[in-house]
Amino acid sequence: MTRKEVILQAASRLFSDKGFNETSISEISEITGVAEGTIFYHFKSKEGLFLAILEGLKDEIVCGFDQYFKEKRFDSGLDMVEGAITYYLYLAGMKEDRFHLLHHRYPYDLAAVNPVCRELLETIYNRIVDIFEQAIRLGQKDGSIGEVTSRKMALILFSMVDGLVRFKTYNLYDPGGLYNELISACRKMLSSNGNT
Amino acid sequence: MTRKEVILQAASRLFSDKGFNETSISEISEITGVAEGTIFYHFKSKEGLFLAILEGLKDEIVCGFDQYFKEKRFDSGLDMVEGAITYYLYLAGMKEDRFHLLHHRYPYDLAAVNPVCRELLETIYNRIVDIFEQAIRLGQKDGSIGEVTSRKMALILFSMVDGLVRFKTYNLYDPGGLYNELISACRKMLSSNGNT
DNA sequence: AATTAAACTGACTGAGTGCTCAGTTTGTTT
DNA sequence: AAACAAACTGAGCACTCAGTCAGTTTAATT
Repeated sequence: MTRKEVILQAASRLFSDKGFNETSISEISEITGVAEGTIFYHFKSKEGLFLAILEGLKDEIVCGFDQYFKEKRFDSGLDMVEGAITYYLYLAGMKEDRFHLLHHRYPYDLAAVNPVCRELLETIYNRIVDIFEQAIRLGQKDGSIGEVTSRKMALILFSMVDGLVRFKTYNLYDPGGLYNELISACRKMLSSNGNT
Repeated sequence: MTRKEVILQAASRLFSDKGFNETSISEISEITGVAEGTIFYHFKSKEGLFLAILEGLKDEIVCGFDQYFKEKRFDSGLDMVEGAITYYLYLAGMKEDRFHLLHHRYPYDLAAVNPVCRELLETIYNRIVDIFEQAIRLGQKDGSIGEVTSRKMALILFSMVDGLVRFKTYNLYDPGGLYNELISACRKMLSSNGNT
């Protein structure tokens, strides 16, 4: 691994775990064994380092979703919704270290003043919500999902799933035992009939 | 208003808006016109100031819910769920300045090492989730809500509603237009029959 | 072996931090 | 008016921070 990659990896873990403002360059330097100056040689500023990490995360998430839904086939739109929820939870658990970057305020505050950051966040979230929306639309065609506003319902679904991930991040409640209830609740709220 | 109240109010707004670590004592001093020393005269530390604010917020939220649900009467448990969601959204919009305190990582990170903070957060969240659970239990008695695990479904409901509030906080999507869909989705996922 | 450019270093800077404390002001009691 | 305590002040302290830069090492080319 190159020095640049070492810095990216360590910084990603620290920013995700503690947050941007709570992580110092000197800490990244200590952990990696790379001099502070080297960090600024590879990235023009701490903010630039953050954006490089966010860019990598974006690629991982977008590629991950694209690959998963290119291979997978579902019996119905409703099953695809379940697949999307399950994959999101899997991703959040698998890439916990990098995913939690999105559960701090910093990226959103930065997005308000930095168009590059705004663009990256929008790409990530739109990709996820789009998948939910596609699944709903598909379900409405095959009859597994009833008359709902697909985009709005996709947003509500996403907010539900992300909320549960946040429970774990914030150490408030353990969402592990909520998976089955979550799936059946989503099926009920979308379903065109009594199927669960 | 006493100096102490002025400090609490200004700090609350700044902590909610920018976050704890991103707000300096000198900034609170500047905005209020109160000397920095005065802040430490009234609160033993910056963390102590934060806990005082969180305590006030807890009281507001707990009292708010208690009062609302003491006065209000509902035709069914399902209607009470709708009432709880509506009131939570109302509260989040009304006391935006203070509510957003809970949408930063700091309180949860502090809770991991500070039992007082942990206690305050648990009181707040349990109070809200309890209301949802009560409503579900009531609905199961009167037949408006089907066979679901009341606690788990209460957590899912809360995560949904709070997720939408976060959308607005993070400036990602405007949840304003999602209210009607949210309510009807909740009704569907809880309902024992086809009522919406 | 000599040259050159890219990669890397870490001591340093100046701005900013939470907090302290010796001293001043204010308001109440005697 | 004298005495006292509570409220308040702001300069100063020890410390941390992101970022700089003069200098060194490494690796490839001639």
